[in-house]
Amino acid sequence: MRNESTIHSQTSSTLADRIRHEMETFTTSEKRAAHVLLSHYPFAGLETVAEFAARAGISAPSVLRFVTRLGFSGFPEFQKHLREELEARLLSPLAKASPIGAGQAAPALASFTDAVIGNLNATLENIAPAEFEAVVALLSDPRRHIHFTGGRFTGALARYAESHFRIVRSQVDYIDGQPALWRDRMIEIGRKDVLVVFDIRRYQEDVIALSETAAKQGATVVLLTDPWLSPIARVARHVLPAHISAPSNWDSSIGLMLIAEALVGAVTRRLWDTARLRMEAVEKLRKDA
Amino acid sequence: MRNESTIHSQTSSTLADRIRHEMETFTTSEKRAAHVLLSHYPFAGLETVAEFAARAGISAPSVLRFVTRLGFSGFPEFQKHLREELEARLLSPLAKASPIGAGQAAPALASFTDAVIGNLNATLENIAPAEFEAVVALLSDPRRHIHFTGGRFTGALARYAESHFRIVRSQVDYIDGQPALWRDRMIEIGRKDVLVVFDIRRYQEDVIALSETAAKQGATVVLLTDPWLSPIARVARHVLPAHISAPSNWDSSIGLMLIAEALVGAVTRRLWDTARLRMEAVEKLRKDA
DNA sequence: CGAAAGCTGTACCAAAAATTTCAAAACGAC
DNA sequence: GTCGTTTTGAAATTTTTGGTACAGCTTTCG
Repeated sequence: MRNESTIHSQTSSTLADRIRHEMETFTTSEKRAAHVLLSHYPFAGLETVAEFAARAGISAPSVLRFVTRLGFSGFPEFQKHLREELEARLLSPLAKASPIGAGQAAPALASFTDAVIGNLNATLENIAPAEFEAVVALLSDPRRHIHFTGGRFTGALARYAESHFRIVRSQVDYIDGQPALWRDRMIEIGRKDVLVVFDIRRYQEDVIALSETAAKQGATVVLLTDPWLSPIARVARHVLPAHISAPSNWDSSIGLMLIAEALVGAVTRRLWDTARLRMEAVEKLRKDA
Repeated sequence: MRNESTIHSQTSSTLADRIRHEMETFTTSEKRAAHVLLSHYPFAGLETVAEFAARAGISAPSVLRFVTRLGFSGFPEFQKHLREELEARLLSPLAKASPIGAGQAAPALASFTDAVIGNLNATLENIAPAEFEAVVALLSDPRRHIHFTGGRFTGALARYAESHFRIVRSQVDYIDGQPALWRDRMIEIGRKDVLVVFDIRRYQEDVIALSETAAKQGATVVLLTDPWLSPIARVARHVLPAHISAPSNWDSSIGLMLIAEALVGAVTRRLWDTARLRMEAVEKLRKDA
């Protein structure tokens, strides 16, 4: 019996490295498996045991013994590891590709900016143009009444959006997330209303309740959330997810802000004839005051 | 019955593109599946049907219908396609370089995102690391009392920042920009206070007045503004300018948001010992409620 | 040369996965 | 509101997959 104590320590090294390192200790068919895996790393390992075995010209049990010897409890666990490794590798180039010359003096803001830019790109990637345009059309419909709301942190974003839309068009307001404050207002929300709700993890109970109630009343719900989707997605007509990860103890809402501002811009353009007049009127009021 | 003739033509486009393009024709749960897949593309699709379904919050059959609707004969074929696509992408980094370029559908959001990313890079360039760090140190001083304020639109950003800082540390509040509301509070603002003010063009008279009054009382003023600098810069100890141009009739405040979030993150880290306790306490209160 | 030890593959089994069926629920049109 | 249609998920079914036992083969070393 040979050394079985190869625990796969997550010491930052990739599985491929370990395999190369232990190559000499493998048996003949294990070497074949290792070689095939390394030459199509890691995709060969993502197929089924039988396919992997056939590709390597060995039997299925040999493949199983191979992954067991690497320290995995079974083939699925082995595949899970490969997937995670691959995902990490695919996401990291962005973070890696920023050669901040000045050594380490200013990492805080710079690394944060990098991460946010990555989020914005990912957010753009994940939003269907048609979905975005549909929301623009919805918010540009002057017959609709539009309500904004959000949670503890995202409530500020809802307010931000509302403060712009309020100028662009009429029939716009903000609903505070606290149940006591919105219960009464629900009586006047119906089919012609649109609820734009911001909600990221941890999804807030009262905001969910508000949205569900509005949906039940027939309102059209537009949800801006994170990639894991707030439960509100179940009742939402349109879902616009934004990536929110950041090198911080907090999530970043900048992706949501991007969507919000883009919506404001698009709707303003679409309603420009009337929006222009409203904006001029507001401007005039400010000067007079 | 809807259009079923969606054959997956390999016209050089990735599956993700096709999903985005057909998003509007999907049913509710198909959309959920699509969003989850796109958000963690393509790894979400490499798990089992059951895991994918759970992650998307839908049932396994819905996942099956989703992949069938995409033109695959079954889930394994779907996974095979994802693996091959991923392998191709990984082998030729250039292949993925043009996800948007072939300009067709998504001009509004895409161009907006481009502009915003340009703003963020420019903002990062123009902020001296030392200045940023100085502000972090200032906001991390537990003896200071910190007040946030802003204008019509930027007020929401001030609120956003305040809602985070309020949890990280004590002595945090938000001051409404309207003179009637802050006049009285000024009596208790002095040398130990910090005023963080958000102000971009058109610079708002009342916010300027508030800041000047606070400065006159001896408060330290931190200003987040645009590159043309609000008049408040005259009385501010620290100025952090952010680029705000966007392909829109409105300015973009995302650069300000970037700075705000970066400050939150940095201060949280610096005060972690106490911040952690406060965050846990808040979490506990939420659960109990 | 012969026996022990260790690899390897065939055949089989158990477990888990994908898929189908079908009835309930949601939706929309009238 | 009511009816017909579409959509959806629970449960049953079928298929596939990973895993195991065992026997033959090869190698090694006395």
